[in-house]
Amino acid sequence: MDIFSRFADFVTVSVHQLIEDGQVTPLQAVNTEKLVVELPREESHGDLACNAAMVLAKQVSMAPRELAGLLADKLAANEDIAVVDIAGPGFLNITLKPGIWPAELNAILSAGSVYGQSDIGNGQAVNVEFVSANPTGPLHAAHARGAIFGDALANLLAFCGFQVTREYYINDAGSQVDTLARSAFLRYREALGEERITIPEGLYPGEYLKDVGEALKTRYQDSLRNQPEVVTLPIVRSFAIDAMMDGIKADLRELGIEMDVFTSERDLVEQGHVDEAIGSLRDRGLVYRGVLAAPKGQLPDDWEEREQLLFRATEFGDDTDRPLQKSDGSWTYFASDVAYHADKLNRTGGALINVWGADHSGYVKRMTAATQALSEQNDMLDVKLCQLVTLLDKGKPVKMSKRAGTFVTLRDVMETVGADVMRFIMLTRRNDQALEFDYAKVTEKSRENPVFYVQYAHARASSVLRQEDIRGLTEQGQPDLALLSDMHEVRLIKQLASWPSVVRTAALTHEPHRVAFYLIDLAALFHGLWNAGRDNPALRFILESDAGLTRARLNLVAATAQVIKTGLNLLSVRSPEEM
RNA sequence: GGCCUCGUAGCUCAUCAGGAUAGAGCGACAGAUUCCUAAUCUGUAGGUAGCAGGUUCGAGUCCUGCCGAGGUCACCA
Repeated sequence: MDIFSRFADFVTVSVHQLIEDGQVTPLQAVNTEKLVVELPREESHGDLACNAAMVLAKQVSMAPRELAGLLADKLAANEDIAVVDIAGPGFLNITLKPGIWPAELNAILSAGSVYGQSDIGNGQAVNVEFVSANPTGPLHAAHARGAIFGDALANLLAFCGFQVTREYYINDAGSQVDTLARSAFLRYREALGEERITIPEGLYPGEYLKDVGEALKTRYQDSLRNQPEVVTLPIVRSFAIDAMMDGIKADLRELGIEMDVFTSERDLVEQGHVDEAIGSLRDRGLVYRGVLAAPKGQLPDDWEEREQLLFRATEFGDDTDRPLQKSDGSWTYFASDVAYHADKLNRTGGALINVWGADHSGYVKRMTAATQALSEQNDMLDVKLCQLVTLLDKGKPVKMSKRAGTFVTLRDVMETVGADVMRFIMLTRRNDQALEFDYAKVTEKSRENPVFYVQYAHARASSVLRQEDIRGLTEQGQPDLALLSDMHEVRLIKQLASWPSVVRTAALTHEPHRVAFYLIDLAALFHGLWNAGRDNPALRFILESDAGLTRARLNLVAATAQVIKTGLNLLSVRSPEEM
């Protein structure tokens, strides 16, 4: 258990003692859920700060500072605590006895690569659906953010004891894959030697389909050429989708992403799951035929009033009810998505997380509504939206045009900057903030490039540990960690001790960027300590004249390297030992 | 026009699912760098968190309204 949880538990026990002693009388059983022990923002506030008195004051009808006084007396009895101050509105500021922080290094080092792991997930299933790009072309740069976000989040949840499924939904049922098939068919004719093939407006002009055309030729020779479209379309479509998915999977693998499950929309439709899911909503009176009001403001050119099959999304907080069928009677994308979410709920029995691009933000309410209707619970779905990524090179936008089929592919970017840079940089911003990705900046080897900065801290730490091997300065046995009393050293230890709570918060809030920012801060403290050794040689890690202190410091260096490595692993970024 | 997301230092961004005097980097300014672990380092200045209300012991964080930016808006996916 980490130091913060340990003291939080101690405070909780103390609260209950006060109750037993009759010094405090709660109105009902006290709720300590919001009680936290954390590092105070200001170092002058001590080592640990606890909000217990403020959180509980109302529950026991006391003034926060009065309750704080009682608690402070109880806490003072703890053998690790030197002083407890009451500050501000009722904070308990705890100063620990010397040596308590350094002793944490033992716990960190003995936990090794599982330091920070927890069982807060308690084996609960969580399904993380991400990427889910249409199988109509290779992944482009914009897909990278969601892919990396989703994968890092899945790593985090698994690290916290959740049973995680990584899932990709293949939209292989709509008209876009028919367009893909028609485009691929033209490339097939081209491969068969037909000249003057032009790709008409509305079809996909991308060069990448030439390979599919060639492959179709190899597989079918010219046997498809003169068949009617009703015959060729399903064959070419399925062939092209498979080819696209092979490429997408290969790209994901390059990024270090391995999905557990691929679910096909077409399968859901063909196996009748859409009818089933809509039927189950109908049974609950949530489906009806009706006419939607025209949207306010600018009307679409071809708007006409029409009776449709609708889902009562408004009963679950959506702004309007949502259509389930197109005018030709086939299901809308939304309808199959309802079926898909029903399928995920049944299959996994746990919570769902969807990672979407910001252009789908208008879709969140209806999907949340549908999930509520299906699960009869209101917190089964969390949709995480990833904002746009702007690709730049030395500050100038990298041009892309999907129309012309010359968009920047994920593979292009990865070949330019490498998977590590790609993964880390995509997490250096909250998911709901737009991100600028500048080729020049992210490959720079300097303080300003966070990937480099963090990896370099690991490499530096590794090089110190290598020195130790070479020089054999230390002998076996437990070093006296209490020797680590310099301000820089203690700050670094506190940061290391905070790792478990960072992991926990990142997992529970579904915010993997917290790990990246934590690592940047950790690296900064480590580099800071390194630099302090310049001004003051007594602060260097390896001191020829003091084997005892050297051993203690090497423990600190080892713990730092280990936490950086664990953190980078969660982000699937390598931790180089030399750079 | 409706809905969604965002608005924090000159710039780029954090702020641990409400906590104390809102933090970093860049840039600016001032210094250091014969030795040393230098793909540099130390320090200083810089803020009414878009605006106005509300809830709370306490609000950048939650709620309402307005302003601004982006996204999106039946029969695409």
